[in-house]
Amino acid sequence: MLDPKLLRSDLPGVASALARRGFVLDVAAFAALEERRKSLQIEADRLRSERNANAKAVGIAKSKALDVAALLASGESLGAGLQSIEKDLESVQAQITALQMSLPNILDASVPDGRDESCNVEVRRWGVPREFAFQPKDHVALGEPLGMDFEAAGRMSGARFVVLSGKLAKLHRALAQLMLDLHTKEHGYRENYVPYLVNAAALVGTGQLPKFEQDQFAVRGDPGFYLIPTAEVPLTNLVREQILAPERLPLKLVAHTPCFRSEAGAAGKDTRGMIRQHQFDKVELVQIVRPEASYAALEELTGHAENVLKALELPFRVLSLCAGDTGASSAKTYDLEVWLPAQRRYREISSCSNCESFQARRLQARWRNPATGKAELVHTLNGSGLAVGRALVAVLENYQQADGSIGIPTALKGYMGGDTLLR
RNA sequence: GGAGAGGUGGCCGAGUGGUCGAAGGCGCUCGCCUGGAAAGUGAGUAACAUCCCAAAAGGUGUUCGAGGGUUCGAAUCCCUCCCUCUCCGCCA
Repeated sequence: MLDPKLLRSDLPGVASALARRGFVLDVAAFAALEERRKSLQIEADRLRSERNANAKAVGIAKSKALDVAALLASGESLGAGLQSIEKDLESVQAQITALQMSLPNILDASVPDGRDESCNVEVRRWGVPREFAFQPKDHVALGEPLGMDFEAAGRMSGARFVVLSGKLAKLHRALAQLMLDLHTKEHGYRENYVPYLVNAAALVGTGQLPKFEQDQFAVRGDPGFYLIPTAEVPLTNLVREQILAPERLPLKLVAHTPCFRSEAGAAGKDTRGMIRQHQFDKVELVQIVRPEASYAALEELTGHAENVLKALELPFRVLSLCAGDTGASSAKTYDLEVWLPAQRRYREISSCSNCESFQARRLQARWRNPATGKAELVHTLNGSGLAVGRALVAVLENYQQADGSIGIPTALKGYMGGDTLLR
């Protein structure tokens, strides 16, 4: 959510800032609503103030045993007038809130212009894609003989699910372990175990609702739940409605969870293999920081995600997402893309975002600023470190041998019980 | 799932229809005291919205788990829901 004060004080500025994303803000409609809200609220406040004074006068009169009939009558008529104004005010305010909740974050000035992913800017590369003396296979061809079973998953669940068995399942677990150990031991994150089912308010807080309802899996029941699309949701919601002491910042949080996504808008996209699944594991990094520290934190957090790929010795590149490709909650995002030899291209494996105060405002997540003594909004950041399923894909494809067996990255050997090769 | 007890400010906790945004305590801030500190002592210390506005100050409103109701007036009475605790049952 954007700062409502900014929306009132500089509506044209907000509109032109959002236009960078291709988002059209109806300035006239919003201004009209805001105008109406203002006059209704002033009137409601005035009536309430009168009513309160009147009610107080009743109490005083009664304590002096005076006649209160006239005061009671005027109180009643004030109440009636107030009721109708309040009804209008409520409806206007609901419209304003709905509009505010539909607005994406304002982009940082350093975000490149552009309409879609073709305009993303590569900021650096690491590693050199390996030259194969044979035709490299994709992870499906490599994985199926080793225990990657899409048919079994299809029978019990349907498309976009997978069963991993034996050494592949172990490799999957090893990847998650490596990531958690790296982030907790080397990068200073605190590990968390969190709920995978959350309420709607939690998703509103991080920005998935109300706009992206169709991307979520909802669970029936009363109250209903949503399956988390990422651990960003529970981790960031840890600071919901909290006022943090300054010495607690930055909060650096990590969790390994499954993630559930309906992939509603991705019909026909990446249908082969493990690239795009309804359920996948991810190790997620979240930082809660002082506002002035958030851009340094974004660089740091992105580096932490990169370190996983470096540890695995997987070639990757870092993109600065352009205006049109940056997620609604984010002010600036770096994507990490890992090299996939079978596709002969880089594919997204991590996305690291600075949401500034966008989520914090929805969550009412604040810290006590010692400089002002006031409770002020924190900045929140999140990044995958990394998507475990896609990391498995990358290891299979990049470490494949001519005979279809898979080498084990040095960093994973300790987690694989001494295995050096999957066959 | 059943029975009971609760949810009040940064924290603990009093408050069952009216001058209550809320006693008291803890914590914190600033002073006094002291060579300095502790102890003692005095004062201050909620958030949000909105109006005015360059800003400060100020005015008004809302908020005592959430939502609704009763009333001239609700932390307090009624209804629904959520959460916590204790006991019982079931269960990984």
